[in-house]
Amino acid sequence: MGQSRIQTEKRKQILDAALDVFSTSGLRGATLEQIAQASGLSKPNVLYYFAGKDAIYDALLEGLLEVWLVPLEQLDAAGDPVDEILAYVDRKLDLSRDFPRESRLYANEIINGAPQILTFLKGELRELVDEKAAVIRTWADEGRIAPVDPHHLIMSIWALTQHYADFEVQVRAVLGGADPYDGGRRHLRQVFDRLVRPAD
Amino acid sequence: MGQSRIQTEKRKQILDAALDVFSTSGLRGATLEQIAQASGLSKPNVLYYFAGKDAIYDALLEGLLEVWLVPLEQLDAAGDPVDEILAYVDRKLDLSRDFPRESRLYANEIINGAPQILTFLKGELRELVDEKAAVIRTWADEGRIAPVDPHHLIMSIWALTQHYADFEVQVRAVLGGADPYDGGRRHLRQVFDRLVRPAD
DNA sequence: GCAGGATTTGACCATTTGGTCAAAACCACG
DNA sequence: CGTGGTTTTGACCAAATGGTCAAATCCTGC
Repeated sequence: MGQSRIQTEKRKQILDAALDVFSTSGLRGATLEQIAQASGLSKPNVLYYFAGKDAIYDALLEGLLEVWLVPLEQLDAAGDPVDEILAYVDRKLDLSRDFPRESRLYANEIINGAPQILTFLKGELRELVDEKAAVIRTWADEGRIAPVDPHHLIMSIWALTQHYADFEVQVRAVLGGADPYDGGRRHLRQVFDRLVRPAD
Repeated sequence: MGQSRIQTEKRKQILDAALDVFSTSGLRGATLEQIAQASGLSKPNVLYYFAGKDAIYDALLEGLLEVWLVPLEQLDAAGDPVDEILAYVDRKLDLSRDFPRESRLYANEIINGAPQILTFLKGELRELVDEKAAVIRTWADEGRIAPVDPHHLIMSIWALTQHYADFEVQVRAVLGGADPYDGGRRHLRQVFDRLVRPAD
């Protein structure tokens, strides 16, 4: 199973190029030729490293899903509720800022009906969300955060943070020159602070 | 310019079918054959009504953009600030619920870099947003709503409401059986009420 | 009912696309 | 070196795709 240095190198090269292409064109809209060109390899050479277009796409998705759940997993039931939620928002926004292509790849997949990852959504994702939603519900029941629907809260965080990556071109068009993530972070902290901080 | 009844009928038929296909596959991912089949017409017959695949796509986008700005346009500087904002959220969520395919078509276009509507984004859209942002800023300055960044507020409303349409398959996977729009509406009202209602 | 325009279709075409394959080039190692 | 496996490539292929076109069918107004 030992991969030669050149193999790991070229594989990474291809995946990076494919991420560019898939994230803006989707699975069906992307062409092998585009990927080959973007990675600086010939088409047959790309196919020497991957079984086909779908295999590249699958490899990207698989790598992505591994990272995707991490920020939510880190939500700590033992921490301070408001801090934990705001820190989760921050982590998720970091992900949007640092990996916008991955976010758009994921968005594309979901919008197109999630053909490749439906089992992930109904399995791993849902289980993790249910688990963390229970934590949040407990916080709310104990009065440590304001009452809120935990599932919709989590989805709100997804929607708002991922928006800055997925709709980046629109965000920039609307904001003019201002840095989206700068103002965005301030705004999102405000949104969720006001939403969950208990009134007392 | 008078269109025969059969022409308007078939055109609508094609556009409806194309909306299905484009909204889940994007421009490049969709095929004329799919559109033809979905509309119950033959491929050449589809091309009798539209100049080509791109023309169908453009027609859809054009019709969409006409509707897209309406909810924000209705935001009334003379109304009660909190009510106006919450009513805007409601209208936008209605749009997601009633026209999810249109929302996904738009999302697809934006994610893919908005090649067809970049001028719309930087023109009409931005102007309208700036105009309404000014209204909101005034409300905030007068203390009639809590201080908030108006541009990011408006984008938040987009992100959260459109999420229920664009990511519908994920929303349903995470929520299990519960109706997304039912709980979603309650949640979004809460989010924006707490965000903008002045403390006083 | 029928002439003439509107509509529909089957056959066809050029290009693009995912993929194959055998040969060539390359590279590590004895 | 040189040899055996690895990597790369040009030529090629079958299927899919966007689109054309002339002929056939349909529909409407007289």
